[in-house]
Amino acid sequence: MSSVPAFKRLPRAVREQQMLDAAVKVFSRRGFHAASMDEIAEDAGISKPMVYAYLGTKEELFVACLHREGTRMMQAIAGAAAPDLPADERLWRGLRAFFGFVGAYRDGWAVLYRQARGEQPFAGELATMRARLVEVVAGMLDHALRAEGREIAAVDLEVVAYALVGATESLADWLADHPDADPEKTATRMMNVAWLGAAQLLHGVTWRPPVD
Amino acid sequence: MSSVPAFKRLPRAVREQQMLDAAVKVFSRRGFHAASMDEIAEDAGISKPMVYAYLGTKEELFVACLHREGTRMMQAIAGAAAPDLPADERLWRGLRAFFGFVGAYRDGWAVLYRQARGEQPFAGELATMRARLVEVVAGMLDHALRAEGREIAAVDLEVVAYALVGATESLADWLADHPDADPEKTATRMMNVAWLGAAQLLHGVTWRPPVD
DNA sequence: GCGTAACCCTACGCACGAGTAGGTATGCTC
DNA sequence: GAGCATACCTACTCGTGCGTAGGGTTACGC
Repeated sequence: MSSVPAFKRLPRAVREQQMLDAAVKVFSRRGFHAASMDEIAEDAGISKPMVYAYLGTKEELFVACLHREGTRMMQAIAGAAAPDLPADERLWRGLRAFFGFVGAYRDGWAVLYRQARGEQPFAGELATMRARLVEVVAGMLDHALRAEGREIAAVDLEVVAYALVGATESLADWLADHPDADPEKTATRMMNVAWLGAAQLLHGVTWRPPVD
Repeated sequence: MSSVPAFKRLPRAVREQQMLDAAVKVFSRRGFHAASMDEIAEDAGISKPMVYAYLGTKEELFVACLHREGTRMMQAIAGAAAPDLPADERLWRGLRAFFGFVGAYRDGWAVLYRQARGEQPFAGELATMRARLVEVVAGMLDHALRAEGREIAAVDLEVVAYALVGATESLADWLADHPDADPEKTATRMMNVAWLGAAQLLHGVTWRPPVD
């Protein structure tokens, strides 16, 4: 008897994406540990063994989520980073791309990211990604410095870049918690504090985005 | 028969502190979920039911840790915050106190903090503490602004403060991961980026700690 | 049209760890 | 030195949720 099958048979590539979508959703809502594979499977409209067959264990699944979303983000930023622009312009474009991305995926990326910071198995994975970002920012600063014939110690450079990235992550968190906030405006504010610093702000100096 | 008892009987207050010490240690090494009450009990040199009797469930225990360490930190900072100093001086003293504290308690505070960010039950508790910090920083900025007859929107103020706090937290993480790094120097670097901003740094302007 | 590979399911085993029941010893008070 | 509260233990229960065994069905090549 061939009645209409309750669920369609779909090719692996499609199902994998559905599973990842569900996983991101559940992981970010519940947190890694509280999330259950059963719920993820159910949310993806599939049974649990399929998840194991395609994406492996819970840990591997989480890493897969992190990877997909992380890659998406990196690409979004890379598209905006033209290496031959002046430093402030590059910083601005990078920030705008970043906050745009976070704003679009609000409870996807930011929350996933937040999860990963604590859990040991993923802290490393995360650290790698952050390190790449820090490197990019540090490289940008170094480039701008050399252009002025100046130079500072590598550690100092790294720490400054780290602080910048940290502040940005923090505002991404803030953005995720404020659904009505405007990503572009947030990027501008970030630019103000990062580029100008508190002292300038106190003296009424503000940074304004260039009109393209 | 009264042979020497294997373990001494100690008053509650003492045992509670021992338990909290052990809990902080285990929680920060393993993470909230991976940590087991058995291990905490063993590390405290006591049996599990005692932990339940004194500090309650696992969640309550974690909150207690957060609370104790958080209070310690707040006090460390409060001791340095003289409200009648100029803004940069206050910021500097606050930062120095903060990084000094994190440096001293490295794998205590920073890691505990990192844990709490992800897990739902504690994110709230944490958010409250961060909110208090943000409020202080925002208040400081507002105060300095008004002194110059200037004023900006509350949201802008909040976001700037948030970014500052975020950058600071981030460097605290960095400090926790670099055992050889100097807290005082880290505070100086933080001051440079927060107070002066990237633009100034690129132009060779640097901030130096006042000699007391 | 028939084999075979890919897709998909309903169950279950099993370990791990939170929290507890019920009991023993020790010091403190009067 | 009897009574009582407090400190402390061993040894369980029991839920939860990861991961899997084993089997069914649809499409696709040949």
